[in-house]
Amino acid sequence: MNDKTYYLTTPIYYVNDIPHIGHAYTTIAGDVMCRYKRMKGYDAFYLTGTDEHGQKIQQTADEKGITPQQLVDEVHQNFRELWGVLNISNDDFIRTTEPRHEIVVQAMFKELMDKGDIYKGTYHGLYCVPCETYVPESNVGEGNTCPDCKRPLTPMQEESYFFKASKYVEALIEHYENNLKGIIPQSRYNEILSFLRSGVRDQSVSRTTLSWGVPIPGDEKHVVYVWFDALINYASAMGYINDRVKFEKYWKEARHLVGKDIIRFHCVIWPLMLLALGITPPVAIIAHGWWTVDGEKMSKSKGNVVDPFKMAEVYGVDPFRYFLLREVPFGNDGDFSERALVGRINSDLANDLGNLLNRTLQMIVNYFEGKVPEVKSDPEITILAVTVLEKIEKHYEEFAFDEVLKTIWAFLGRGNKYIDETMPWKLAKEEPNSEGNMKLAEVLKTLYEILRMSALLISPFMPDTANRLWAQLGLAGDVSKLKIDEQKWDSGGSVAVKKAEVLFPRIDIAKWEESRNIKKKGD
RNA sequence: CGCGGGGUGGAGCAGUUUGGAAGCUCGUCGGGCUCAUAACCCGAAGGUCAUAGGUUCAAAUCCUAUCCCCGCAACCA
Repeated sequence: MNDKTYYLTTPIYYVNDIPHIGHAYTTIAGDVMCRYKRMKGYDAFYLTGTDEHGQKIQQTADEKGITPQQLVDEVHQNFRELWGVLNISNDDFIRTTEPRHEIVVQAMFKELMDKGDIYKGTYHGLYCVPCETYVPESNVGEGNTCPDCKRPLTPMQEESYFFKASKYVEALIEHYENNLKGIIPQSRYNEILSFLRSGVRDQSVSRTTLSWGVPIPGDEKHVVYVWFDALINYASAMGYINDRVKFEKYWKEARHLVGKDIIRFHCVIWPLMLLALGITPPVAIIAHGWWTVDGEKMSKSKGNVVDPFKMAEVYGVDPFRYFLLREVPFGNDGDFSERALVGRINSDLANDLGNLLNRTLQMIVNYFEGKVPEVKSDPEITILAVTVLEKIEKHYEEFAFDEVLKTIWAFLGRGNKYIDETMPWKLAKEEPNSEGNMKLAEVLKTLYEILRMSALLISPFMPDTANRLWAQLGLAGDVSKLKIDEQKWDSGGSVAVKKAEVLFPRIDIAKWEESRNIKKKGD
């Protein structure tokens, strides 16, 4: 049995939107982490899904003249398809409209009502009638107007259920004080703690203005507020009600990956709900940054929303996955541009990695008739390999994906430099069985091992590329199924390789620019 | 006085906590090499570290003031 468990979630995505680069980013990041954990011997469970209730869904369905259920049944497929295309290894996909989810929402709601932690009250607020939404105080425009449509706001009140968030704030502060890595990165931790110390209001958790939601047990004119509903997916998907064994197994290792915009829900509201229910809050909430596109904020009106389907199609799934995690430190905002993506493909993937494979295999073919020499590698590089593995593990713990990749690429860089230092083509001209000739075998074995280890290390980021690399190294099987720690350095018997096939073709920048200009004119 | 991030060679960034020879990646230029996808390796040029003042033997780093950019302010990865 495996006692090393790991549980990671993405946010569940609101289906009333087409998938864009942001959704892809979060989901790829989580996928990489879980793939790595599995290769480190963990039983890692990766969850994603869709958030399907709420007013916007109801509106959109009304506009289209279909039921909300018909709408979400259709549009949630966009996300399922994307995760297929992007090679996401999620273990489950939860939808908030599924019965297995709704029963947990209702059970939790009822439990909190019975405890008195949810009570009935009145919600007061400024309402914009045309926009059909309450406007938060801090957002009200001049002269009590709506910040969006600029029309006057109407004071309104309605019956609502409230969650006694305030009651558990002290307990949550204490929880975070005892869990300094409970929110990553540190800056977000500080932000949330200062927010908590300033106090949290009781939260309105029901609505009577719409019907598309989970009905409140015993008071069915109310439906559960969409956030309260959505957050519960992390527990409902793990069988909180109907599979306690599974829930107990994974929940103690729960971690949530989120965008910086939704940290309050995940770092404050959700843990408060859990504390009220007597459940331990997640081990960590990890917040990442936002993407801009060519330096501008991504928005539908600007028409610069990046379509991940298209990026994967044009540039390949693996380069796209690589780029997103390499380009920007996790937690920071980053800028997406196709130019930068092309730059990474050429310099990192084609030159550093692809070309190292080419040079190495060609020399093994030339000097050893394609048979990988069965000797020990250069001790200096062997030692380096150990430190590389250690560094990578540390970076993963901090979700520093860019550092993981930098570490792997520094290792590849060492390989390229090693060739120039040792000059195998000169060694090859020396007498058979001379010292230089012996060294040649060691050099090529060393390069081969660098590539073999790199295949393992890049597999979480580029599963398909890792397999192609592996196959070219004359090895069989799916790299992602292997355990990093079982693949010993210098292990392996006689292996035969052939002349390399190009792993990543270089993109000719001049031609690339030309084709873009043509495309622009055509638009 | 709402909160926060940031302004460092052509581009993108690190370094600022704990002052002490200005660093990385890409690009440019020169050289080397020839195993390789004109790739790889070495070297060079290029910065008054936003501005002004201050503290100090010494400031990108500390203090004060100013200018500029970008977010957030409980819908949104």
